[in-house]
Amino acid sequence: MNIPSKYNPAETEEKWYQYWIDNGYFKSVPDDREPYTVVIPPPNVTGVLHMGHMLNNTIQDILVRRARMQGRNACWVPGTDHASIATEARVVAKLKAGGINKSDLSREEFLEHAWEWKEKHGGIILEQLKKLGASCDWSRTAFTMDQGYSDSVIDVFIDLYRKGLVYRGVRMVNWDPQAKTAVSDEEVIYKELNSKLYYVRYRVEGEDDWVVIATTRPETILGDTAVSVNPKDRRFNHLHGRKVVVPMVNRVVPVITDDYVDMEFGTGALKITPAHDINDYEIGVRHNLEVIDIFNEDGILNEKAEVFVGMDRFDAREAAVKKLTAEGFMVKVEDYVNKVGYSERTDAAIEPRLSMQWFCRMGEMAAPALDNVMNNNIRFHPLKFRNTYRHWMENIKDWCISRQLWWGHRIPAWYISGGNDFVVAKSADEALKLAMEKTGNASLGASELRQDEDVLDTWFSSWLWPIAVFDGIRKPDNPDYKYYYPTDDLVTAPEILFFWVARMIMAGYEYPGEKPFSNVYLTGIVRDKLGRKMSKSLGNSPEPLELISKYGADGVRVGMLLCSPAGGDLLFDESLTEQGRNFSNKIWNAFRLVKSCKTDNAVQQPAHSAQAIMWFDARLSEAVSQLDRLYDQFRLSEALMLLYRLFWDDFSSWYLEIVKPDYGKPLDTETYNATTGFFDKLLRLLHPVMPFITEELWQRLENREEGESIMVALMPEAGRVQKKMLTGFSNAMEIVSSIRTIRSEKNMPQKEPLSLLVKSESEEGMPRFGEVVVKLANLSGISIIDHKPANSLSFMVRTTEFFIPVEDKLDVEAETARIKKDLEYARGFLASVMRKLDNERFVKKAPEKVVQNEKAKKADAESRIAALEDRLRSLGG
RNA sequence: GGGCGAUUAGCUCAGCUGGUUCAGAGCACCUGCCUUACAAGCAGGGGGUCGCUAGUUCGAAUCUAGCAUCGCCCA
Repeated sequence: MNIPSKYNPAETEEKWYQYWIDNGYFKSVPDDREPYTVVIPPPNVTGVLHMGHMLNNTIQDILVRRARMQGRNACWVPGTDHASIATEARVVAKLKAGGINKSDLSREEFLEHAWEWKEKHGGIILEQLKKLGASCDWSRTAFTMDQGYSDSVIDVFIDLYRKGLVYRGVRMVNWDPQAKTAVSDEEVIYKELNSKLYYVRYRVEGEDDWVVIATTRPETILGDTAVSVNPKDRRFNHLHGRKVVVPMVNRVVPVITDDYVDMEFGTGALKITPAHDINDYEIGVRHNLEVIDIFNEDGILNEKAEVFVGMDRFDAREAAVKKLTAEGFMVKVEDYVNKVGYSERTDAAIEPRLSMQWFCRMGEMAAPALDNVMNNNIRFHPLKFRNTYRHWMENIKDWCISRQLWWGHRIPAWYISGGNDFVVAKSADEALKLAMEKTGNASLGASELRQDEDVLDTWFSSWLWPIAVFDGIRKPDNPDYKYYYPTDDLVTAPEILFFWVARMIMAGYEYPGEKPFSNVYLTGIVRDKLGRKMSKSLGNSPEPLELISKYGADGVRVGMLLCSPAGGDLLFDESLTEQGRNFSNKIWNAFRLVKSCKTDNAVQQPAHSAQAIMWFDARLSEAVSQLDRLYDQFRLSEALMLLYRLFWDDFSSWYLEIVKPDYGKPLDTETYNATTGFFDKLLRLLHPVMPFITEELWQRLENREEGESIMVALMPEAGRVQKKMLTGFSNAMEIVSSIRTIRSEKNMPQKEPLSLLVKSESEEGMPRFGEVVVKLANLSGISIIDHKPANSLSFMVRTTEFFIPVEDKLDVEAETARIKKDLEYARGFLASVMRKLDNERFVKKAPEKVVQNEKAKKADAESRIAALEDRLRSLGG
């Protein structure tokens, strides 16, 4: 058989992916097997694959493929979310490039463009995932704006509204006065600014006394409705309960006390403008203060400001400084560096502004969501995120669910003209009926109802993901939902622990009344090797598809996993995927060796091969049980490392080197069969991590029937762990290594056979796996002796002495030096043991087992020392 | 400012409830090899006072406290 010496992933990957699809192996329908369900964290429909997706989906695919091979009915549901803000921004930008402003379009026209865009560009990312080997059930691909899904979202909104868990309220938002819209926190860019801190004095009402406050925004003084001090601040005790007069407008406002006030900042007295600062707003709510909004939506002062009406906010600031100075209120001005938010889109300074929004009440829903994480009904991996989660859940605030956008689920509320009254309903018809009932006006016309212009936060749809992809909101009795829900594992990034994970848990307990998943595996953030987050703007992120074509999907999967401890950030470097590719190549070449062997029934199995088979069988059993434990704990990169070493070190460097026949010689059938059997098992163990190469080689290993696949083969199960066999072999390994070291140090070529002598009282001293040692160390034989031979090099494994006669070529000086070094170490070791044993309190207080152990160590060390000293004497040293 | 977490080899990380020669792995590094499976490889080797300081203990990388540095979340 002629197999190239380099593995070429490009030739195999597409072929096998298509084969898996054609055979329907990714598809899942309910049956009587135990289900294993994963829902993908839906990427933005606008998204393209980045390194974070690669990591996240590699991990999911590993879990899904492993579960499938364990005989479970594995179902991995893919899909995307509609990403309100990001998608709308894309569409707006695209339209603008074509000379169309969003404001020129009706809502319906705009949405037509948006859908068109979605059909054309959406879901690219899912196609890219196929290149990675993702074994999703593509027939279940979901989108948060699918008809059924949208209905579920609206049903949930209505249901929560009727339960009193959704309400309208006023809240401070990031307002862009240029674009005249609210923007999300993510769209605000904070810049450090050299500005001024103005110290302004307010007269205490009815006294000849003043209180000085410090502010960076003197124009907002016009909206002040209190001055606050810290209750612990004794400097202001005399002001408690008094009132002060706001400069310029002569408004009389109370002095209040609030812990929020920082005694160190400015003068320790803080002016409170509830309409124009988020913290002031919260203080205002606590103290029931009046709210005076002095700005219009474009940042121009309105009549509530009383002065500077019609002036822009920045002009008003200058005017206010002048007026305050002229009227003697300005005490001093200091230079000051602060951070100011700017709109990502217009670069206008963000104005905190109060506006009416929809909210979802969190308190009731948070309780079970917290409890079921704390009691491990839902497990976080790594566990440390439970603390973060608890902290957030215990301080949770109501969730603002409305967005001033068009792309998304439009809020199903209808306002009745001529008032603030509204109804919440599934359709316009139903809304009209409800409105008639509510108003008692039977002649109300449809034109008198106006639907809310806003859409729901994207998270308000994706929090239903594990339920709604199985249509569990609308049809809780449908067989899919009953079979697949709750799902098993969720793999996602810690950044969205609150946005998404916590809310899915809440939705789970609110709707089915059951957890949405049992395990949450939180991946790290992919950074470059300098620790910077990978981003397009930095240009430090490799293009995932290029990586795949360069190193193979398997190589990239291995590379991602190699650097990904659970929950820790991972510092990605291309050398890791290179390591992954090299591993693929190692597997490939091991396969070449096995398949290129000729077999011959007439050849008898050599003893060393029989021994190697016994050992590797034992080693495989041990490894499988170690792997099971690592996977159970979601320690995936450790599981991979175990597989890596199992294949590379144990199988290739030891096992294959033992059974490999001399060049041109055939292999006995028994060994060949055992070896291909091991290879088969190794491939199956590797398959979840490296799906493509394992399929390719598994298909080549035996003649397979059409439609057979490793991805539906069963995972090897752990057998009994044979401890004695394993330690016996590791002693043999140590003997071989020692001989190799000696050869290397003494320049003794591997081709030249050596003889090995073992000092022992009886034949019992013959090492186990002696035939293995003979083969690997190229020995002429091993014999037992009861004395120390002359002219020999020596080494020890545990307490046994080994000798290699070298006739007259012994370098006594070097040998003496080597033994002295060993001796020094052994004496040091004995000393440390003796420190314990000589300590009366140790012997008295330590557990018996520990003391016995130290005594055994002492005996070992003493016999080693004796042997070494003896040897030294015989060398005349 | 409040909370959470980290600090172990040049780099990335293991080290579970203190106790086997417990100081480990992979990569990187050094030396020698183009030995017909693989130079994307083989064999061998060097390398760490476990952030610092105190404490608990017969015994601390592991437990406690303080300090230093870094990261994340919230404000």
